[in-house]
Amino acid sequence: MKKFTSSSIPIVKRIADSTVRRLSLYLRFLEDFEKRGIATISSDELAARGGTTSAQVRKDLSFFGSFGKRGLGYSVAELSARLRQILGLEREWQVIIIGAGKIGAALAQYHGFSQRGFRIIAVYDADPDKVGRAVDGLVIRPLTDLADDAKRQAPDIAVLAVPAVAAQEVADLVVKSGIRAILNFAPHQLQVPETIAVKAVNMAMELEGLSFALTNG
Amino acid sequence: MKKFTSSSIPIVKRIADSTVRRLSLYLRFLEDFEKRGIATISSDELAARGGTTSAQVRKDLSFFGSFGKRGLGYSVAELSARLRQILGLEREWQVIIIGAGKIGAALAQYHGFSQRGFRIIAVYDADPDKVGRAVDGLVIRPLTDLADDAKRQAPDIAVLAVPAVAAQEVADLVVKSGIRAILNFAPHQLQVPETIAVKAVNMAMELEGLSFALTNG
DNA sequence: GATAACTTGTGAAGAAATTCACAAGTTCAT
DNA sequence: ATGAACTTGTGAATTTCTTCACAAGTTATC
Repeated sequence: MKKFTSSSIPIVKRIADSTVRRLSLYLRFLEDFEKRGIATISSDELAARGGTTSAQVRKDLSFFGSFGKRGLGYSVAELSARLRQILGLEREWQVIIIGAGKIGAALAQYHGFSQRGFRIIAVYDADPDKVGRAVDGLVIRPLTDLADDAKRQAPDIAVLAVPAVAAQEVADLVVKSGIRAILNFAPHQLQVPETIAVKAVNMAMELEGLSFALTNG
Repeated sequence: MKKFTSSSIPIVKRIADSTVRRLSLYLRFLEDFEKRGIATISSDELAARGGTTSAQVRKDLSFFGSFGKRGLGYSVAELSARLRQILGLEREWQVIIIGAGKIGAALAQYHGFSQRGFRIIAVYDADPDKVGRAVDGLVIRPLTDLADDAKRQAPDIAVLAVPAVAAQEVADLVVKSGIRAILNFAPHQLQVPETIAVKAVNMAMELEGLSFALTNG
């Protein structure tokens, strides 16, 4: 294994999306354990909580280093700190929400994001009727201001909560504004340069997955 | 390849989750093509739209049969009908939403679900202050009524939009009520019998995935 | 300090998913 | 009718992901 100092995280090879998702899951469990005052945990216990195997947990972590003690397990505090570091959660991320409809407004009002370091700094909408109104203390801004605003505020992540038909156009604008990550709630497959990170939350797709499971289970 | 009649869908082996997600995606594209009056489409065109490869498209479909014509491609109408059949979308599914907070209310008001055959028949909340109020024409019912209601209405899918701390308890109640599919919006890993289909929509996890990508990209 | 009971980290093996590559079928133009 | 241009369906090859299995390290007990 490649040697590294405690403050650097070596990315030896491309990390699979499934691995990153599990790391995120592990972190949530660790924070839970931390709250309950548990100091140490084994890969087995972590696996049981997340519906995976201890080998999977150890392999996932092994991509980034060796964080455990043989015979003992992992320090909950240390491992969660490491995972936060790996996931890039040591800093605050600036998030904008585009689309102040039902979903966009619900997201803007959901304080779980800011609690985890994702700070919502602006809400945009293309509809002049919505512009100027406030959502959870944020005044809805015209979408036409996005490019200019972005120059000053340099938001990190854009949450797209717009109708499917508008999604691609808005995504293009987002990319043009220099934003490098998109969380897409619109049921539309976005075409973006591969330097842009995109995650989609597609509720229709999840429901159809359940429909399939119920039909063919 | 196993022989089968045109009306039956043979599930030869366990279908991967990723395959089902792609089928759902293909269906969305096909519906789009259908609307635009396109009669025929090749696996290549379908793949380009979804960011995958033509071989992947053909392999995905091959698990369920042969729906195309060599040299020509797929009939848009026929393939989308087949996919709806495969995904179990020929019938209407009865959905209940548990939790009438921000997310729950936004979901209840989002008409995209019913348009796709997922009919929201009830909204529940444990909070007596919310019970009795209406969300988009549905009166919020007390969660304590769920078990009894379910006996009569036999809902198919429960959408969990409750706080993380309550999620497991509510999931247990849902399972006990005979509901076999759960769409979980709570940031909590549910423990349910393996006969129950569960999909999780975890926005914190998606955001952390973006954070990782931005940090290590 | 020796033994028993744990647990990690990791190569190797195994399983699963994706991509390749091509025979076989279809259409169209001439 | 023939040839050219397409496209599917699918075994085989390849790549990726997961699980196995065990050496090596730690702690606790006597």
